[in-house]
Amino acid sequence: METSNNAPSTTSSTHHIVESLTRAIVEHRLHPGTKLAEQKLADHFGVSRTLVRQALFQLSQNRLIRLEPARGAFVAAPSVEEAKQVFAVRRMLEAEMTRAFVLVVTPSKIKALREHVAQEKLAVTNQDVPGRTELLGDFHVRMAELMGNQVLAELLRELISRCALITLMYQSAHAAEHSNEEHADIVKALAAKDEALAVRLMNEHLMHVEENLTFDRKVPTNDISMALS
Amino acid sequence: METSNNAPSTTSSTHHIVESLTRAIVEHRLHPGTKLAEQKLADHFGVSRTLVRQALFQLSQNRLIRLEPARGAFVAAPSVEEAKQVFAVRRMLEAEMTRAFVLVVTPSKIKALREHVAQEKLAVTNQDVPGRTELLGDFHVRMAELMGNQVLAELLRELISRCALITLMYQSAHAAEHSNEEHADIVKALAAKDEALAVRLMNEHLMHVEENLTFDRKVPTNDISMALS
DNA sequence: TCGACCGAAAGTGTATACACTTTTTGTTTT
DNA sequence: AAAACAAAAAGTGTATACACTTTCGGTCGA
Repeated sequence: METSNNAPSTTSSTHHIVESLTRAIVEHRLHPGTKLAEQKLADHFGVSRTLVRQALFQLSQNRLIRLEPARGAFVAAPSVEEAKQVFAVRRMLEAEMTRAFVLVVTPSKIKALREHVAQEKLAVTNQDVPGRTELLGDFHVRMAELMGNQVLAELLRELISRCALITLMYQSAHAAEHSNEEHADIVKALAAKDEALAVRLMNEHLMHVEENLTFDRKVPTNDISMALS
Repeated sequence: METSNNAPSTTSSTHHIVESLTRAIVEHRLHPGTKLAEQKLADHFGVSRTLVRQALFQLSQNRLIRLEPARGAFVAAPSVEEAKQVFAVRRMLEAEMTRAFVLVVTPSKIKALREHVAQEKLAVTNQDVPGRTELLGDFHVRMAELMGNQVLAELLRELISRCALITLMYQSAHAAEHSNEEHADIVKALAAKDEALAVRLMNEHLMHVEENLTFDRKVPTNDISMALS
């Protein structure tokens, strides 16, 4: 139940490196700007630079790192402008998704969403920070999956992981609780097939998340091994 | 003025290979299912397998090829289901994009779109098949760019290249002409700031394009060098 | 003391080598 | 003659080697 990437095409060693670095970056154990030297990563994972390079390339496609020619890989530090654009796209996509969801809503789909929201709540009350971050993001992906549109789900997953890097979203327990409540309200509106309300709530929810953006620049972690535990 | 990918991060040799293969695939000179052997491509481009592998990996992320472990790279053959999902996402995204465009429309933006549509018309009447295909797709990307949302523009570009592979879209001169006319109508509605009309026209336009989907399976081209000219 | 220059160290970019897997082909067996 | 097997050919996966670029430290000169 990891971040089920669409194309695990590459061999599993590379996949493992990508997963590991992704978690470290999204969970902010590796701060924006940190240099990721190939040989150091290779030593840490016990493979050659070849596989590390594959992983870094994949991460650069996901916008989690920046590759500078002849200079190396650095944890991405998206600009405020880019962050706003990502959120604008999410609002566009998810407003329409919500509209479409109302048209195909069924009791079993509502049940699935309710269960997801319950899981979120558990993670929030348990102070499970990585868990709640993942679950709160997955709510949106889950909606797409329940509509049966895998392409949409993948696209959202990508956008959301970019969001997680951009922001310290849901960092505070209060914000996480708030998001969880908003998810519950959205599900309620969906169950009532109230399109207008559901769309409005989704829009407001995304705006609230965006408002939580923090653009503090942390000091880079120099010890990669430590960050990767 | 090529398909200005966001991350040319990789050295330009790789970029050139990606460009070349992308054109060949999108223009259907390489048919779905065709095997792309690394050494053959390396010989053709005069580089080592290393750079070819980088390019193939990038193409697989763009969904233009499929990488099968230990078996190699094949030109992708998206399912009918996937094609429909991609178009569903485009409709969601572009409906909202159109709505948002009306709010920020200016005379200079309309002028830019009109000029683009005029270029399309030129390519269509000149029977410039690759040119018209690119221009007709770029209309949508251009709208996103004019709104100042680069993230949206990149996302659309990606989705549209997937569409071009899926379908033989705009293949017939008639269909191309029709698309061009619909673009003109959309611009007219945008200029009049008629949100409802513009959104409706965009939706209908995308449905028409989708209806043009053809799912014929062509026999694979075995001679890669020939396809790449 | 500060800045420019130079050389060594570190790091990235690409090619190549080799192990292992898949595919093909030719032979044998029924 | 068709199916099954075996050896060889072709191809992919990973590691390593080497050239070239960037970075860093120190020395020299102003």
